[in-house]
Amino acid sequence: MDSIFNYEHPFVCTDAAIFTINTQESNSYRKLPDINLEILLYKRSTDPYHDKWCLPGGFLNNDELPEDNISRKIFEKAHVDQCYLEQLYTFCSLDRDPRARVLSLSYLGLMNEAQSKKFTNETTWFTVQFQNKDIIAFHNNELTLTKQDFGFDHYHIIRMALERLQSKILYSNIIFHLLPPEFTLTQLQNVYEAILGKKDQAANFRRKINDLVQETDKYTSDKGHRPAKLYTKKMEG
Amino acid sequence: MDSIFNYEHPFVCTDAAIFTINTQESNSYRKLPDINLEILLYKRSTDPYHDKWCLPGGFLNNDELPEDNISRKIFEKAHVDQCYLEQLYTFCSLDRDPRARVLSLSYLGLMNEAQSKKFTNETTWFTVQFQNKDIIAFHNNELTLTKQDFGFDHYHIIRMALERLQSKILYSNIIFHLLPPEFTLTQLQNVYEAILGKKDQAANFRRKINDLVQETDKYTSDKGHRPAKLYTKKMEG
DNA sequence: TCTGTTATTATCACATTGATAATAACTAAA
DNA sequence: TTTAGTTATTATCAATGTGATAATAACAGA
Repeated sequence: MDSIFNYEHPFVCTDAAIFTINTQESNSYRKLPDINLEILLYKRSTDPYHDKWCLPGGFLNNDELPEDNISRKIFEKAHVDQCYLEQLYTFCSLDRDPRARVLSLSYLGLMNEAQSKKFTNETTWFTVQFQNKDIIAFHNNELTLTKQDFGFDHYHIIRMALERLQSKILYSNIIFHLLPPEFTLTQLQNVYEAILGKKDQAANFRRKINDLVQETDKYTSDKGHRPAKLYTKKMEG
Repeated sequence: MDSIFNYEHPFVCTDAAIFTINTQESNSYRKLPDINLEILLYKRSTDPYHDKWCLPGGFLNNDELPEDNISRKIFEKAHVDQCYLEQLYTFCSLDRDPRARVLSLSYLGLMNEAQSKKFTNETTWFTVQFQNKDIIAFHNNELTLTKQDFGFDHYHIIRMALERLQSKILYSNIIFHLLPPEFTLTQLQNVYEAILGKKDQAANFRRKINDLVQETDKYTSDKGHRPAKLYTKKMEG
């Protein structure tokens, strides 16, 4: 047996940057809702990084897959069982955890709004966006997080996750994990704009995503304006 | 101290899919050379996977960065110190190494032809390409590798590395790591085509990569045809 | 001067995209 | 019944990018 198996070796943990969408209904009569991108965080209650905000995750067991580890963690904290996960990056710097050498297998997670509403208060959803070149997160106009409020290197993980999400919605199907099974094109565009942080023309947006969606024969039944056709994610192609 | 630090935890190794370009000069007078994409492999001399072909790499020390680990390994095997590395994916399946739970931090590596010629015979460069949907590797018309000839899950790593390389040359600058500091547009196109495995029209190719290169005032001095202008990678933008 | 070779540019038809305008469908109020 | 207000959807034009093909340029040797 190779002697490497007797040496000390790095620990491995998971960290998941899980995003969802939050629809803030407007109070005023007939006004489009605000749609924001949110990320799941919790406040550490032990050292290191006591009272800093962090991504859910945990140490990886010897017989466990990272995706299962993350699913287990977020189920413990929040009783949620439906979350799309894909690997983001493995953070390896020598000093990222003061206790020991710990590699972080980081994942990008996406869940739709119905799932995210099930979460309990062990965790908190923060609206997250780029402001100039920095990430900023806030909750209910009462709590604002900037770089120094995050524990470990989680600020960098969140930053990379958001950049990955922004670039992947331009050429992949992952945006549909943030939407209910049936949605209007305006909803889809609002989610798209919440992720990219900039507006698009409805006419051009519809052309761009036309090949990704499949129309149904159902319509919304809001009042005061033309009903919108409901769409689903297109399966083939 | 958290009790997790007393438990058994996964081992971590690196695996590097390192590519280069090989220019096969044609014997016949005045004929364009064949340019192939090659990958660095070695034949395992111990179990598990004795006599199977594998990617260079090794177990990660507690105080070592993955990039340094890989640089060390390929320097030991081949006295090469210049290689671009970027993280590819972390392979985590439970049974990928029969000896223990071992995660693989896999990297995509690129070096130019001058660097790759320095390698000694502890390792071998194999021409690598897609054939239908599978990866196939061969060396000097005498040795052909298919899926079952690779150790561990390295076939899958190579496959992902080649797919990543193919997609990234369309929107990034990484192709220049495979070229000398100064090159002709025909050379650049040949490398591009060797990676993608399909031909492009010279006129269209030049338009597409025009923003990525910077012309010099030098020319090649081959005989029997019009000299080609030498270009460098454009720095800004 | 002509031929063979590689390098480079020009051009046309077509597709894609940003910007803007026009039209459709609904409710509520006048 | 008509009109205003709201959101949904389609049409159109100009500009830009792309695939395909042809034309031109520069060199060496016969």
